[in-house]
Amino acid sequence: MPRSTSSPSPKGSPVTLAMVARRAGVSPQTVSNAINSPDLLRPETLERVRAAIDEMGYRPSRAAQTLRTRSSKLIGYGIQPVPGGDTAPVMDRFLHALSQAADEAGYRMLLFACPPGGPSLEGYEELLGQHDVDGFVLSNTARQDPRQAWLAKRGVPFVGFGRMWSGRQIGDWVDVDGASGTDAAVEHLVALGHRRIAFLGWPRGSGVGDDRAEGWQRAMRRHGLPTRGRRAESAGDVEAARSAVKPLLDAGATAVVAVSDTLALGCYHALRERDAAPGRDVAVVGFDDSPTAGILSPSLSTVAQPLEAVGRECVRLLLARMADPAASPGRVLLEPSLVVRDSTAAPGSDAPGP
Amino acid sequence: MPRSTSSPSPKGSPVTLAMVARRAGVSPQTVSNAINSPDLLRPETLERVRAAIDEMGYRPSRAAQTLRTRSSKLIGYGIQPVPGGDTAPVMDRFLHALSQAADEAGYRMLLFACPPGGPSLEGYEELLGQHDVDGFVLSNTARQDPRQAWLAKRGVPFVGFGRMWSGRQIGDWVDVDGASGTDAAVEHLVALGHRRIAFLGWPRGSGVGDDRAEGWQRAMRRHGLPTRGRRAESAGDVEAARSAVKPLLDAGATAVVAVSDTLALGCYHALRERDAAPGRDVAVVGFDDSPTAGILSPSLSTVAQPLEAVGRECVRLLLARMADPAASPGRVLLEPSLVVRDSTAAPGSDAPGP
DNA sequence: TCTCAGCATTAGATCGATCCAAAGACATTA
DNA sequence: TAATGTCTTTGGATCGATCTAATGCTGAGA
Repeated sequence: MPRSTSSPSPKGSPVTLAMVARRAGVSPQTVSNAINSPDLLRPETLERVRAAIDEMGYRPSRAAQTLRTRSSKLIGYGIQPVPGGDTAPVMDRFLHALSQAADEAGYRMLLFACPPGGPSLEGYEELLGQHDVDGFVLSNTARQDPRQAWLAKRGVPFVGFGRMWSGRQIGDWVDVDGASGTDAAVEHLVALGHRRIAFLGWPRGSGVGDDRAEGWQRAMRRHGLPTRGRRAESAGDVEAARSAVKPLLDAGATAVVAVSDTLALGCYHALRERDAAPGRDVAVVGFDDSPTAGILSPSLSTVAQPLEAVGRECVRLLLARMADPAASPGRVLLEPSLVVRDSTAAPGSDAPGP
Repeated sequence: MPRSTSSPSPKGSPVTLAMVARRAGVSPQTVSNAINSPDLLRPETLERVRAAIDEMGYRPSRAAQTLRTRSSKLIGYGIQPVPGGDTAPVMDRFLHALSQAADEAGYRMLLFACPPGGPSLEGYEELLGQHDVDGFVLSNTARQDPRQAWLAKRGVPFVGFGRMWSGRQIGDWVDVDGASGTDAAVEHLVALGHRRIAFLGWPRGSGVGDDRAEGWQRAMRRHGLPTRGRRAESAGDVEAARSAVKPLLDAGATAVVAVSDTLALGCYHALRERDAAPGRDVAVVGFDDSPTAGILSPSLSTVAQPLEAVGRECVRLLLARMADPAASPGRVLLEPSLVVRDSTAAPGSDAPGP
């Protein structure tokens, strides 16, 4: 007879380990062993217990396990209030990836709402004390982020999505190599024949922004292309980007690499203002592959972060850290990928044209 | 002396109720009462216990409480894999709102990853059995959604974000009055002088889409405006929308109300194709207030869902249901709000112009 | 003086699983 | 035969809180 997967009683699942034990004619401890150390049981006993387990639809109570083992199999995640449209338009994808990776490892994500304003410690202490959370995933890590040091000090496992940008590195992290992304963007543009490639970035001082600028710069240098006068800075909103990019266009840039899709969109506006079209007259590359990028017209080439992989790696590093608190720090830098769309369709002005 | 908020021992918080009791010179039960039924204690005892509690930084262990009270104070939420950019570009806002509302009520959100493809039951049973989740919030409810009936059958409290669109209503829900949103959009356009107002919707059969279409239709009728030949249908992607809207424009529509921002963007493309500009030549209204809407040029007028309020109401209804499983169903329909931007800036063609 | 409310507090069992140590079964060896 | 060892299985305590029921205490009324 195939193993029955009969559903548990309609009214919740008050099936306890003891009940399974009675049914299988063994002691509770044996049932526990059947689940946690099957190799301790004689094969026939194991089979009998397993049969009882799924005939009764037994599921161990996490609360009881947590109480006894002091491990909740929960991973805390502080969800930030949605910022002004700029950073993290893709956090739900990341969250899904995290959840999935955690589920597959037998863990679950426990959410709590972070207060607005920069990253703070609020909430973390409570989750630790009340829920015995096994670890945390941090996102939107920032300069002067107090969380890593605070968690490290009390020996709580955590992984940051984002490396430390100031001071020494603390703890484990997973990050996306922004420099590599903009570097690839420049490569792509150079291959299309562009030489006057500008960079539209955030004001210096943000780790992420500086990293992405760096990639542009090194690729330019590698190709012997000048960067002077080809870089502008702008705050995170479209309007600021639009005016910030003008000098670059005036200086004859044939391509713009932007530090974010939002800023790339600012380029779109600036171009349209002077009756030029992205992709046809000036190539534009964004960063993040936000939902907007794919539906713009012309669609925006952009650097996509491998969020699913980031989620998986976060969970992997976190589990490793829990297994061995003294292990050397795990740091994973993932490669983003360039998504080529219409905004970089046309060849650069120096390219041989028909 | 002000109540001390000294931090707990740096190494986690192994402070138990019994330790607090010893320190305060009372029995464990009295400490428990101090927290859960303070009115049972003599004021001076209460004060003494409270002092001990926060001197020691005591936090009750959720695991132990869950085990004893069979209530985990957890709310389950199945997070869907990010769909093709169309539905739910705003789910992270909703999640934050949920988390915040839950936190304030002493609950937390427990995430699990839903498998791709329509809503299924996978995951719900496991959370129930293992974690004793107190209830669920469902989102992306769909026609033929099996979850409501399944949960209702086993007496599990839940709230849907989205009413039932087929069959009879089951359980509690919170929803946004889509019809009211499109109705308001039409009102706004009529006030600007528009009379040939078209609707670009999804294929009939989706509850949400039909609801939004209904609002347009009733507002048109109220103003004695014809709707024949002013309605087109399109799948959820921009390309499909672009071609679907053409006949409407050919028929002389001066304004288009779209069922989503994505479809509205399709209008943008179609207009640009014929050298017309949204807002100047043809007014366009979207739905959802996605991040894209605000950064387009011209910025897109759109109907915004009150996601924070939806989150709050979801939690409120859920708590009410837990408190009284037999209470009559709670159903809350919230009003969306029209966000007027540049795409509806110019007066309609029939308006008296300068 | 004794009983009997009424109040504040306490004792002990309990939720469901896992830890530890010890007991039983069985074959092997002195 | 008794002692030794291996391999399974079991008993009882335990995690930290809350439940029920019972206790000690006080003062009012008989």
